[in-house]
Amino acid sequence: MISRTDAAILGMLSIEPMSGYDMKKFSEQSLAHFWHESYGNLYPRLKRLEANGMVRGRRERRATAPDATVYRLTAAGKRRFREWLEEDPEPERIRNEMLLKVFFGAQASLELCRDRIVAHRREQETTLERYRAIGDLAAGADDRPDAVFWLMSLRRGILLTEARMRWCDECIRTIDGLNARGDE
Amino acid sequence: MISRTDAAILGMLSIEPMSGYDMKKFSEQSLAHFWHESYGNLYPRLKRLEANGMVRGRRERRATAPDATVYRLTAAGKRRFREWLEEDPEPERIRNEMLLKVFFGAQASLELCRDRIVAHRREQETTLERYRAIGDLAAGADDRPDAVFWLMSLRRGILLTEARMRWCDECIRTIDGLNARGDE
DNA sequence: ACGAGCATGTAACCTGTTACATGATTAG
DNA sequence: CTAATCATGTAACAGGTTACATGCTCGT
Repeated sequence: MISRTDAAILGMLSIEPMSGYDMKKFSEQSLAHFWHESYGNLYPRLKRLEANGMVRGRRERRATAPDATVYRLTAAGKRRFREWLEEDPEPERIRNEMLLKVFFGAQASLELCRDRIVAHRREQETTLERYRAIGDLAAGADDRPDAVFWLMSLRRGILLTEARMRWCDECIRTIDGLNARGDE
Repeated sequence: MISRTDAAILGMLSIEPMSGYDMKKFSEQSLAHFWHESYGNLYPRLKRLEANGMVRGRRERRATAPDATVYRLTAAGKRRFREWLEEDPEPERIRNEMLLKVFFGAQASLELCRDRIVAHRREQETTLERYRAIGDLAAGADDRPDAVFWLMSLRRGILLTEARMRWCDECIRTIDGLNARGDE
C-alpha cells in the first residue's frame, strides 16, 4: 500500500536527498506542470515512510539556512519505488471545473463564457513562458541521465498548452460568430 | 458552501430532471471527457441538496424500468447554480501519475517507458473514437441552445487528445533514437 | 427461471487541503 | 532590527472512492 504522494516522495529522494521543505520547492519547480504537494500532506507521509523503513531522516547543518531534517531512500525504499515505477499508472480521474462551466454555458451569458475563455487563454500564455524557462534549466543539465525524461515530460506540457491555446482561439471565433448573427 | 459535485448535480438537473442513477449515466456519457461521479458521492449529496432546498425529489413510475426518485431544481437551486456559474473556476490541481513515471523514467528501463507511451498512445486512439461518436450525437441535437457549448467542450477533448498523440509519437522517436545510438 | 440492467444506499476508509502555530536564520 | 525565507508540524475537515448490500423489473 503506497499512496501517490508516497511515490512522489520516493521519486524525489531517488534524485537527491531532501527535506520536506525541499520537496515542496521541488514539486513547485520541476514537477509543477503535472504534480503538486502540500506541507500538510508531505510531513505526515514522511513520518510514515520512515516508520515503514522506506526513508531515513537525519538532522543536518546547512551552510546558509537553519538546520533541516534531510531524508534519504533506504534500500527497501529504493526497491519499493522501482516496483511502483513498473506498475501501470491508474487512469486519471479528471475533473475540470472550467469545462464544466463551459458545458453549462447556455445557462449564463455568452459574454461570461467568452471572458472566461479569454482569461484561460492568457493563463496558458504565462504557463508556456514558465515552461520555456524550465526547458532552459533542464537543457543545462543534459549530462544527467534523467535529462531526457525531464524534457519529455516538459514537452508534453508545452504541446498540451499550445493545444489549449488553439482551443481558446477557436472558441472565441465561434462565439464572435454567434454574436455577429444575433446582431443582424 | 457548495462542492464541485453539488455544482455538477445542479448543472445536470438544469438540463433535465434526473434520478441519481441517471446522473451517473449522464456523467459517463456526456461529461466523460472532463468529469466523473460515483454513486457513493452522488446519493448522499442529493440528500443534502434536498435538505438545503436546492432540489426536490419525487418518486416516479417509469414506463420500462423500476420506480426512481427523480430530482428537479427548485428556484433556490437554480439561483445557486447560476451564481456558481459566474464564479471563477478554481485552478485545477493536476496530478498525472503517468507523467510522474515518465519523469522518473531514468530509474527504470527505456523499454518500460517506451511500452508505457505506446500504450498511452493506443488509449488516446480509442478516446478519440469515443469523442467522434459523442460529436455525432451532439450534432443531432443542434436545435438545443446548449448544443454549441457541448460541442465546444467536446472540441477541447479532441484537440488535447490529438496533442497527446503527437507527444507520444515524438517520445517514441526520441527513445528509438537513443536506442540506435546505444546499439552502435 | 434467470441474467442484465435499473435503482438506491451506506459504512469504512483514504487522501489531501486549509488554517493555524511556532521558531530559526540571514540579508539588508 | 526586521522582513523574508527556511523549516516543521498538527488538527479539523472536506471530499470522494470502494466495497458491500439490497431489491425491482424486463426480456428471453
